[in-house]
Amino acid sequence: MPVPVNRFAPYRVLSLRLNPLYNAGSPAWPIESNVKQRQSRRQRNAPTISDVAREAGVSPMTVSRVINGEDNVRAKTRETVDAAIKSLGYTPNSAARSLAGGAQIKIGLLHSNLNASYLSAFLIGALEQSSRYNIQLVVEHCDVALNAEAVAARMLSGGVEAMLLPPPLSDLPTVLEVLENSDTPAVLIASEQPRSNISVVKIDDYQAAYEMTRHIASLGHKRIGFITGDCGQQVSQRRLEGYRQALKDSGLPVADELIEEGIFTYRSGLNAAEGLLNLKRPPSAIFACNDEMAAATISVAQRRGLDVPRDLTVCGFDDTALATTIWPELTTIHQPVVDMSRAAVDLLVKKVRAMRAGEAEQGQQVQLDFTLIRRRSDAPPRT
Amino acid sequence: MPVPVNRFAPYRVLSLRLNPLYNAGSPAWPIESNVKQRQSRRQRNAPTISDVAREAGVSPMTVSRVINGEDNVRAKTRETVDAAIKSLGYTPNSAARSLAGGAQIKIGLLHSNLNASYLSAFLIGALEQSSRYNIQLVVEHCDVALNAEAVAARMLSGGVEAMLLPPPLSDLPTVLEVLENSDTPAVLIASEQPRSNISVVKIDDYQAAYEMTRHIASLGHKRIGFITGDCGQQVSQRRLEGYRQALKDSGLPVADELIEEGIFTYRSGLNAAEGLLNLKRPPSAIFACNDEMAAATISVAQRRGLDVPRDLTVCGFDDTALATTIWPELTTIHQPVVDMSRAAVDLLVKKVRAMRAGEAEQGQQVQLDFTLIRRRSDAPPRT
DNA sequence: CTGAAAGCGCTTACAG
DNA sequence: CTGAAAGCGCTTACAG
Repeated sequence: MPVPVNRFAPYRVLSLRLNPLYNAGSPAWPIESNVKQRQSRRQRNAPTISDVAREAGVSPMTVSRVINGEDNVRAKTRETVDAAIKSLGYTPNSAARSLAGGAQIKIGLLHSNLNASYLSAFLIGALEQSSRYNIQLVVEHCDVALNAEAVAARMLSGGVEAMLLPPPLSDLPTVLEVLENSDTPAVLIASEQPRSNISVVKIDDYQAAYEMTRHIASLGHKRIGFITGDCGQQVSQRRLEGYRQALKDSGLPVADELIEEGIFTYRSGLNAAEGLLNLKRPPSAIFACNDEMAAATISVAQRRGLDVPRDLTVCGFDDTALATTIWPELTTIHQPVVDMSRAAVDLLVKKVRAMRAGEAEQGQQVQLDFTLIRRRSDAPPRT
Repeated sequence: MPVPVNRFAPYRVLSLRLNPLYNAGSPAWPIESNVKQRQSRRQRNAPTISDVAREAGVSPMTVSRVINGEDNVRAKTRETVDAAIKSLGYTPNSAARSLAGGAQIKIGLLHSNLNASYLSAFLIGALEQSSRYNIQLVVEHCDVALNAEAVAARMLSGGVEAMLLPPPLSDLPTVLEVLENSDTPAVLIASEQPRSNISVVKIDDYQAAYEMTRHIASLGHKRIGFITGDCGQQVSQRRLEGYRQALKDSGLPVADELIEEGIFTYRSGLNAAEGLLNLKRPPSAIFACNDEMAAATISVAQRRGLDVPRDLTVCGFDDTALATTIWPELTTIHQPVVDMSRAAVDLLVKKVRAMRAGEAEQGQQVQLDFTLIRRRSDAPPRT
């Protein structure tokens, strides 16, 4: 407890502010009153490495060696120092160690166009791990089309050593190029292809879309519409493949007219759903590549007097807050976003430490489990 | 970048390790080879406060003042420094700050039942200021009914010195009691009544609801429905009063049947809207106390074949992401959530510093400006 | 309103 | 095996 000074009686204040002076070697009485004594800046009265050194009769350097477990210290000396440490209850000041040793890692988190629920979950996970590892997290926002590379570059020149990129930036070539050119370690969320310095954290999007489609088919639906995600993101492609394969494995034909293109926004979901429901033979179920587009689909259906799920089954993907906000609540794929960002920070820490230790380490791919969550928006087709 | 040195081609190494020396004033060629040049200890090539100072043509001290938001810096000087910070991509080294400045402040942010858009905006503002002031932000979630006090108490015993409470926790008496009993400084968002250690950051909810209602009335609406917020939160009461007064000032009668109770959730909005539209003489406009309930109202209207805004005007409150997600986009009151959380952190920092310096400081109330944002969901009534 | 000096507590780079 | 010096990047306490 550093300075809540005022909460204590005056003698506490004295002990806090004057003792350090005495310790620093000034006499117990004033020498010259015209020599202004600068106030001590000592903030806490925790013992320092110098206190330990004095107690043990060695130099601070030797204490430093002991606490860092270096082996070039005589056993006898080490014992004395250990005893002093123990008797004073000394703990090294980590801020000082980072500063002197250059240890603190600075990680940049750059985001753009990410929906709010996903972002807040993502931030929470990243924050948690950062404080755990004493990492400095630098969070910035950018615009995909406008200034993504510029912001990324500025972060790097500002001392960010590693980058965390949630979608859609994780698939933006211009940003990736900036990272690769500068040999900056990074973790891409929901992307593909780990490279030398670039790792990936994801779920199995193919399998998730596959299982959802199989689930819908198992309810008895024969015509299952699909709203894709932004074709610039790799997950969109993989989810589409999962959908296609599931149809095949269910003995259902793959009809192109049942596939509408979306770009992960509510608005795009509105258009796609209109297209699907305007079909001469509209689908009895629609699987949208995220919850926003599924919500839009429900809205379109309801405007047309269709009941969800009685007249139309609608399923989403992500399990963001929206899934349980709307009515009926969405059957969807749960992505463990908090865990994903925690995992991403973990990877980055390992990677940076390895680099600092001069070890090479390939980029990795971490895949977490998804869950199909069944709520109220699916039902067997109306005969 | 401390040690990855060996991973770079030689010229990279040179630029990494030698530049700092040149910057430090050594000549471009060796002077005396027998005068051994001590190697730089510079660990990263991130810009430091001195780099910024040089760029801006001021002393490091002035830069320090700017980044710490102290007010004794000339506006012009501040601008120059800000520009230098931006152009260099400077981020303060948090280890150095803690070491020099004494103890790091630990602020707790406790949230519960907050919609995702609001939360992410709130987190972003809080994070920004925290990193600016080198504060350790501890974020926790709790359940209002279940464990709010317990979680709050645990945070305090874990070393959190000050608390940030967004709604609805900012109005939860049990939590406030925990804070008051422990003399913990806190900032309540969108609440009332600052107390000795408790400050408040808010907008003028009364005035905002007043202006929105006046706006709707000015379009020609005579029967304006109102969906309240959770009656446990003070903002709900204030918004209702604003609505009532605006009706009076517009020469419109206040009819109780036009006021339906909601609790800020989409589901509650669904019910309230049903109630309003089932009225024998339904309103031609509905003003909901947040965007979620307004979105629900639009959904109900559309299901009944009403066009928004042609047949029904619907307005919201908050201007969260949802407002521009749905169609038609919502006319709503913009709350500057990011600024509010920034302001809240500012207050907390000042308060903690004051306490540490032994100064007493009363709780304050900061009121930020709202904006009425007109989009697509309002229109004159259909005669 | 601004800056020069000292110092936070440790480690690196040297020298013995 | 040990220590004296310099420095990490900031802020505090002063002085103007």
